[in-house]
Amino acid sequence: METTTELGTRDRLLQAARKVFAQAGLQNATVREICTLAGANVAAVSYYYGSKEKLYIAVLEDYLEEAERRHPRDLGITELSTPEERLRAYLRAFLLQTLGDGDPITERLGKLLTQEFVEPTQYFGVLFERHCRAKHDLLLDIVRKMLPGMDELGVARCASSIIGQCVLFDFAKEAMSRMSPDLTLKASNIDSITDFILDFSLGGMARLRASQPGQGKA
Amino acid sequence: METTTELGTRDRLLQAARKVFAQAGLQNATVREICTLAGANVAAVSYYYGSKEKLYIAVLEDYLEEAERRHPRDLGITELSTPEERLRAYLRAFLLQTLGDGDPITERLGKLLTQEFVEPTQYFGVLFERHCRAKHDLLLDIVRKMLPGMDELGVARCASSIIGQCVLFDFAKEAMSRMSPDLTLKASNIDSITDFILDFSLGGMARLRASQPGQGKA
DNA sequence: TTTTGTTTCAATGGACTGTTTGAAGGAGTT
DNA sequence: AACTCCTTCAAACAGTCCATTGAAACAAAA
Repeated sequence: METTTELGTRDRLLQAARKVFAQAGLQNATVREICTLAGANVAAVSYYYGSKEKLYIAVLEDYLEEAERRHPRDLGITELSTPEERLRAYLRAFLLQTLGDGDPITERLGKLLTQEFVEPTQYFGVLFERHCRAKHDLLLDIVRKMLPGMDELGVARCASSIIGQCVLFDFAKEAMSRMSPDLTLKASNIDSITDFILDFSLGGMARLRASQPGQGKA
Repeated sequence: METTTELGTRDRLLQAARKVFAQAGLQNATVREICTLAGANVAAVSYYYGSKEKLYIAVLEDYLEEAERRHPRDLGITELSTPEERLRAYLRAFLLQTLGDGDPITERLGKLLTQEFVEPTQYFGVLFERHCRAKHDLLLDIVRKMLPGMDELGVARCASSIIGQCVLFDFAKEAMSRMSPDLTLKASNIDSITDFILDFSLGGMARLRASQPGQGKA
């Protein structure tokens, strides 16, 4: 039994693991450091989570759930919203989720997820199906409505082009800050960047719609 | 003294390191495995390269030089070429360089570079200045010519949106293959994907040009 | 109080790792 | 033959890390 203020060892471990994994990554983080930070014995990780890897997965899942809770991808969207409005909400939520909303730990945790994309572990499949599939289907749905008559490959490619613009801010954060400080995503310019990607993508899709043979709005 | 067919220990190490690093990454690769594959003693890495990390950097540099040699970003471009043609050549070379041209080892080595972007080591700065800066300046130059009068931030953001579409194929290779096999970049569809990204980007830039206030072609 | 089950603990096992060492091999040169 | 330099080698060093173990502490139930 725990009160709301005092966390049990299990939860303290998760919080500590959040910080340590976020800062050091899966490989470099040590069970000892996590346990020290949590004020627990080294054996606690094995006891509560089975292994360091399973604790890592627990951290990722917790992060993904919290991210979607804090920044739902259909924020402010109703059935009356236009596809443009829905796309904008999606982009904004994606950027906030992946790049963080100011909290440095959340930000670094996004990088852990990035690692999982670049170098998938055996748990990637589960993670992907549980937390990414539905979100991406939502984007496909938005794009499909904006490109009536477009074949599915074209829709999927458009969605990829849109997502690609977003993930670059995570992928090449270091490189972008070397190019120009104005380029890097911050809480202060997130709306400006959202609007830019929206504009760029709308232009891209408009061109595809134009070059599509004989498919009107019918 | 070596003949052209028989490689010395130093070169055999580099070749072996290529394979092992490509498959396992910097952390998981072991000096022992590299040396075994190279038919050399464990001490050979220290002897020839100083350390495992320095060997890793040597592998990356070697890969970057080879990539640019095999797929120059201005292939077939003359002073008469239009910005569209130059952008297409750039995109194609970028995709071939980053994603590989069929050779599985080259492909995995691209992933090593990806790692360096996501989780930069202390050598990232050198690597970036030596192999990325000039290439990206080339892209900025192309974009600038396509958007006369556009401010530098706009140009940089366009370049980012273009690059973002490309790197996704590396970044989310696993995820994309789960979504649809047609999405993943292969030697067979590289031209199709190049054209798609080119089209999408031209559309995006056209829209930005249109929404730009009062800047004609003057 | 005794019993029972859960949680915490210090200590350690067992396995890897990158790197060093000092000797041995081998090819030229003096 | 003796010396020198470069290269290779087996062995070990020194360090790190995750996971386990068996006992102790604790709390709730009997």
